Amino acid sequence: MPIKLVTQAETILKEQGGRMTSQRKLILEKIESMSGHPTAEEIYLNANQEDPTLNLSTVYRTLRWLTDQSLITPHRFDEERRQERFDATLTGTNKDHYHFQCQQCKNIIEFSSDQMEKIKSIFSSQTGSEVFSAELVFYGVCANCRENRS
Amino acid sequence: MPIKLVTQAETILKEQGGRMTSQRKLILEKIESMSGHPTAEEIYLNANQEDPTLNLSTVYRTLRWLTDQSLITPHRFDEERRQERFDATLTGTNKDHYHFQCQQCKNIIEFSSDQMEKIKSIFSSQTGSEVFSAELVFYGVCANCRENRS
DNA sequence: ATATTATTGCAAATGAATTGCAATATCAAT
DNA sequence: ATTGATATTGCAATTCATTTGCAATAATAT
Ligand SMILES: [Mn+2]
Ligand SMILES: [Mn+2]
Ligand SMILES: [Zn+2]
Ligand SMILES: [Zn+2]
Repeated sequence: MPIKLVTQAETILKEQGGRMTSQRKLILEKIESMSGHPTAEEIYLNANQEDPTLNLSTVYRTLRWLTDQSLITPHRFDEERRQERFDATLTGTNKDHYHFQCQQCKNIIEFSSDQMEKIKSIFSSQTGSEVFSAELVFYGVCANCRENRS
Repeated sequence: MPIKLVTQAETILKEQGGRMTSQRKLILEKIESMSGHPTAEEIYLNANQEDPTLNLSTVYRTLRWLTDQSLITPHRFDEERRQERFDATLTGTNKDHYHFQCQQCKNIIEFSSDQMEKIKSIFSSQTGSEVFSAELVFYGVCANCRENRS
């Protein structure tokens, strides 16, 4: 059971002299409960049902703050490369994972890989750079779409 | 010596009943000659010096077309994740490569990796999906910036 | 309770990329 | 070479996601 987002946020807010508001709490809960990789709009639509006065820019501001605090990770997947999608699951087992997107059904599959460490260390020793994070996205056709296709 | 972009483009255009224009030719030459991963704006600025009547939207249209034809690849790197940057080097030796971006100087280092194939095949056999392309970006600090830092 | 000020809602702004349209240029057919 | 059909351009306007300025509001320390 990973630490809840609200708790992590509260800790950071205290350090920064920030304030926990009802809007933030709501948004954080939604991010945690929503599966997949929702967009700002999707989070807004969902949270707005509970608090109809909640504004879209508050959602954007909160997402930006969470990103800056490394509590969530933004992604841009292929076709919808205009909108950012957010990864809420950055604690515990779901840390450090990569993505596959099916070009047909747009579904995303998450996976992890031990080999990644090796690629990193080879690159590091070859160039003398230090690698902090890695983003890997595969594009292709998922098992489902391979079957149901002409 | 890889096949020139203009040549590849002409072949495809012929198939499609498209036309090779002076603007396209100019843009293609620029993409090929420019190092790094230029933005649409940068390509425009460069090409516009040679043909002052060239319009930015023509550059955008050409880049979109080239992307659709898989003659170039769009990337979005970290901080400037708003603008697309384009990889002209998709033929010959520069095919299938990955990127590292230094978070300090924003420089990009290209690299390739044999391990990647393994990650792909493991993922494929585990999920039954077929992987067509892979995008990997490392973020960190380059050798230069590691030295010159406090 | 009160004062301080971080945060919100709202509306307007931004900025990259796309699009409609009339004018123009390409290219195949003559 | 001339012609005609139409693909492509320049231009201006538009879209769409995201950001921002500001006055009103609400959270926290005292
Ligand atoms: Mn994920
Ligand atoms: Mn590259
Ligand atoms: Zn699929
Ligand atoms: Zn650097």
